[in-house]
Amino acid sequence: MTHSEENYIKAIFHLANTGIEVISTNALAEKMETKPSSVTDMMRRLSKKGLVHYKKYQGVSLTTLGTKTALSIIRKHRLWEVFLVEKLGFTWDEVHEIAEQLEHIKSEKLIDKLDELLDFPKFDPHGDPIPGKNGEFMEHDNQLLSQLPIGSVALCVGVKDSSAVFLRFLDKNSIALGNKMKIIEKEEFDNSLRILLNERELQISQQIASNLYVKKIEL
Amino acid sequence: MTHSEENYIKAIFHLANTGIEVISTNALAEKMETKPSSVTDMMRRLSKKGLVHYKKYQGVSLTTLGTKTALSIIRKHRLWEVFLVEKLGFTWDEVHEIAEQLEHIKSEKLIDKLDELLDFPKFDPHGDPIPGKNGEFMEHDNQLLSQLPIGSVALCVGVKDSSAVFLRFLDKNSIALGNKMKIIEKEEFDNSLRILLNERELQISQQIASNLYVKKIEL
DNA sequence: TAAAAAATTTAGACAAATCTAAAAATTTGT
DNA sequence: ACAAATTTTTAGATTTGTCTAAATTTTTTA
Ligand SMILES: [Mn+2]
Ligand SMILES: [Mn+2]
Ligand SMILES: [Mn+2]
Ligand SMILES: [Mn+2]
Repeated sequence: MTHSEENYIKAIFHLANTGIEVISTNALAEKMETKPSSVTDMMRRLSKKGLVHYKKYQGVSLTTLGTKTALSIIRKHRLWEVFLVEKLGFTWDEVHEIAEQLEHIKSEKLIDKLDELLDFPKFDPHGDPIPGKNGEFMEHDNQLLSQLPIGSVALCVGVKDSSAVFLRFLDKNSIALGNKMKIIEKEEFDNSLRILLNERELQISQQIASNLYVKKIEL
Repeated sequence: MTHSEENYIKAIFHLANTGIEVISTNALAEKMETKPSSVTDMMRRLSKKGLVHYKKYQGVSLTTLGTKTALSIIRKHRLWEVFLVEKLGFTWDEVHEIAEQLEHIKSEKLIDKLDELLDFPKFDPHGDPIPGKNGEFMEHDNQLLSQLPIGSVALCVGVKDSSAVFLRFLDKNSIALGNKMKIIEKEEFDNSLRILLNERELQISQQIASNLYVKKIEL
């Protein structure tokens, strides 16, 4: 498999996990930042290799083999991200781009040894679950901060948007994974939240709240 | 730069360091396991990018920029090899192929952090020197075991051939870098050597002796 | 339900990296 | 010195991955 093919497979997997079952040529083109005609070409290639189901004008979806492949690439991506943060001291907003390259390194043994070195982590630095060696994938059933009712207490467990801009915004406001937060008030006008975090009150926009995954703590 | 361009640059560097100044199209084709016509094409591309001096029928050599580029790739290759052995527990015969992939990862910061994690090693697992961050390259002036006179005592410091077959042969015979060896006898018939290594006498063929770098110990 | 709009595919082109076969230049040997 | 051998380049083709522009199919809408 080429890097390009792997990137398409990964993109299809991610789109499929946003709810959509059948992915349109245009949606995939947008995700891949390329042209629909290029997508059509690539879908034919991937289809011939048995990685996707594709019939023209009907959209595309991953085959069992395609899903297995996607999970293996995502596993590598996320393990490398953990390595970069835990062993090399990178910050969580720096690792994605480098992992985009490292995820294409081909060596089963390498990734197993890396997993071991990192002590078999279950989540990457952004709170995303790391697929297992045999393709086990734990979809996290987390809620978004924006979905919690007033008075809730919750642990921050992940980010939905893991762009560097958003991550640096969180750093600036001392919001990190593992933090406990309590929702004090919801502003009707703009759906912003007033939360208590680290003994400190914080005003958070709807935009932010709907990009933070939390796990509710029952009191 | 593409992976392919980087691999050509590295190959030219390695050929240049076997003594030859001007590298022929055929020599490079053989090293790259490709056809001379492909080499001609690539030399034109690299020449246009200012990485090599190339005039047709005149052979090729690296420019200053080309040399700098080669050293940077070799630095990455060798640091990754150290990582694989020291941190992931790979054996020295397994690391070259994986490093061939990892050497193409683009991130200055990554390689600096890796260097730090490894405690700034000066040699890779095969005894080859690791170029510095600013292109400092220490050519090792080691002798080959086959060149030493009888009675010499020397430290084994590197391998000339670092193919997996040769490395596994050394493992099988418990010959490792850092070992002290004394030359007891030289067989006139086939130039094989009888050496003392780890309290053990060992018969070594000329083939083997001429692929082991040693550093003489003055008594 | 037919025209308009949107989505998708096809056709044709291009750059990178490779190949084979043929032509041209250089080197070697007598 | 010149023919033969060798090396190197050129010409033309192929694959991958991309693009633009045009054609086709599907969906929407009036
Ligand atoms: Mn990532
Ligand atoms: Mn990628
Ligand atoms: Mn190597
Ligand atoms: Mn390489």
